[in-house]
Amino acid sequence: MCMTKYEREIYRLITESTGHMSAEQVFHEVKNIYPSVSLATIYNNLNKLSDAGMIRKISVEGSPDRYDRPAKHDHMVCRRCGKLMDVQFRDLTDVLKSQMNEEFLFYDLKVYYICPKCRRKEEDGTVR
Amino acid sequence: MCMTKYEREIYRLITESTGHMSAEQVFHEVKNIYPSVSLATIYNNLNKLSDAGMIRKISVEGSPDRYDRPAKHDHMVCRRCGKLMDVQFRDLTDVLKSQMNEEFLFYDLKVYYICPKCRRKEEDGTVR
DNA sequence: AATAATTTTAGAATAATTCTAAAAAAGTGA
DNA sequence: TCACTTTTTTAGAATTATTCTAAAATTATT
Repeated sequence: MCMTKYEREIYRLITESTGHMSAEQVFHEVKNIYPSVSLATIYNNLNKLSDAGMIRKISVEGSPDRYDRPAKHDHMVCRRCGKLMDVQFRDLTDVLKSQMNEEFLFYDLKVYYICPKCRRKEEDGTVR
Repeated sequence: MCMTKYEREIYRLITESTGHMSAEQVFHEVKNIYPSVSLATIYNNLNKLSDAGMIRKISVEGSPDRYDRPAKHDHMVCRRCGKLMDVQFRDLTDVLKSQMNEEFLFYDLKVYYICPKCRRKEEDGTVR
């Protein structure tokens, strides 16, 4: 067998969902289908998939790691709530290559902002 | 008093050193000067300084947060050992602004590569 | 000096993740 | 199919990084 049922299910969840799920969220989803699954299995498989380059691990300070489809894209991160949003900026590979002599594997671009929801809250005055 | 002795010392360490120190490393350095300092104080002050924008917190998956001078610059990250290196690519602020309608606060660009040390190890054949 | 506010401390608590060793499941070959 | 090897899963302990807590110490204010 090529992929175990857990690998398959986790891969499907990460790539078909709107993405950005934490290990804990994946755990709850998988539990709906295979109630006996353990959290260690989720971590095992998330690591295996991300080592194999089939999914992508995203870490943002202050929140648990999240997992995303592997296709190249960038992220907007809300400075307040940590919410991630996919965004596709112009590809920088060539620009970066021309500015360095070393080879590189890939790059990770995060643009920090205040998401509409948090901005509204701040404008309400109550929260800061 | 404007800054406590710990704030002052920690700020100095982060901004004058070659940077990229973890809380634990800062702790050991500060301990040399003020042997009674506790780790909680280090975290308190690192957070205070980074909330105030006086230092910058960098998080890379798989390693503890590190702290850096606040001046705008980018990072190369070794995919194997996690070592950080400062690098100054062309500023992207305008390029990014022109590609989105929202305002943003700042961006974070990390370029992943294999550092010379780790590359050498891999070429030796022994380690993979 | 008396009081109030801030900072520091030690250690407990929490959160995220990895490790461990045993059990279960899957794959292999005679 | 049976015996055996390999891989995967499991539960729970262990680890790591960080925050929280409440008391003690220090600093500032009246």
